[in-house]
Amino acid sequence: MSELPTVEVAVSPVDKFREFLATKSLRLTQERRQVAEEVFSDHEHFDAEQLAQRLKSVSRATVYRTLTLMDDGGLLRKVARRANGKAVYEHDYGYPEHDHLICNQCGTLIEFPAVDVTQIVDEVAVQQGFRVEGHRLEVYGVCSECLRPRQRRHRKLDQI
Amino acid sequence: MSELPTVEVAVSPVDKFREFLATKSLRLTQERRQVAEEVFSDHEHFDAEQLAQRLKSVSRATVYRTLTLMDDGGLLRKVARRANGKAVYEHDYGYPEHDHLICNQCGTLIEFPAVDVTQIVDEVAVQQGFRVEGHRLEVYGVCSECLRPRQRRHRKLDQI
DNA sequence: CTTCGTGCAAAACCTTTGCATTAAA
DNA sequence: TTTAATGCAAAGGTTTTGCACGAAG
Repeated sequence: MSELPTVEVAVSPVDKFREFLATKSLRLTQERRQVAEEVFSDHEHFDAEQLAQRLKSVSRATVYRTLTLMDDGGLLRKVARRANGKAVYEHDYGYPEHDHLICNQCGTLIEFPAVDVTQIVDEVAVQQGFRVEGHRLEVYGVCSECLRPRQRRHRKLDQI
Repeated sequence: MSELPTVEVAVSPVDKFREFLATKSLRLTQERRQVAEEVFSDHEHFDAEQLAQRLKSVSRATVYRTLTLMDDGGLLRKVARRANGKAVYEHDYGYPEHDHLICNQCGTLIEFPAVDVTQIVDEVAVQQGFRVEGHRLEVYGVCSECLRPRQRRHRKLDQI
């Protein structure tokens, strides 16, 4: 899927999105642009709900539809599903492949490079005659912050 | 979590379930026993719907409630979520740790030992000061069966 | 008897969709 | 002007829950 942790970003995410839409004869509307800009305004993980709340001028339906488009276009990818069932997204453009440690206590996601995992995956796939298109590794446990005894700890309950 | 691909099963799954229930002052009812026996009658992956259909004498609500209990008790674990949103379960008792290749075309799950992955995960965790409780690695792609051109192929559409 | 469990039906929940209206190109 | 997109509200589909009844210890 990728080989080096370095990725060159030629065009902005919005431009990339426009290009993708063009290939499908779709339009970069006001709404789609707003969603794309909001999504790429930081590097945090998010779900549709959170995004919809930050984008009060775009309907929830359009937020969902646009997320799907950005996923198809390789700008985003679904990372996981929160305990409450919400799908979590993250950037997949101009960003190296990685996986996640997920804290069961505070819900924080910690990223780490996926190179070693990718290698193992490729070996297994060869043995099985399986063509790999991608993988997702989620490690569950408790983060260092929450392990620190009897001190202030995270409390992003429903947050992941 | 485990270290060797061999796991000794002292008591039957149903007994293990009873023990777990006892620790919580819960009862091994007719219905719970039926669910547990059906679940461990083979080694296939399944979802609540499939199980409920095989257990016509147990209500859907009880099936869901029992699956949750068996998950808590370490007899089952949620493996993944199908494209249609259904949660997939598999045995987690008397069965070595493994991960899955998931075919995007026919939905088949192929298992492979998790030892190498576990090692990488442990290394990363140490670096991050993260206490690992478990992991889930899902590899997406196309299985050898579906890759074989122009021959009969799987067609378990909604099946995983 | 007292507590727990089951079934039913309704509710919750996230996400998707039909349809009429509005906006791109 | 033609085709695509939005918004609203309703539908979909899985899982959860309230409640009254039944069962287990």
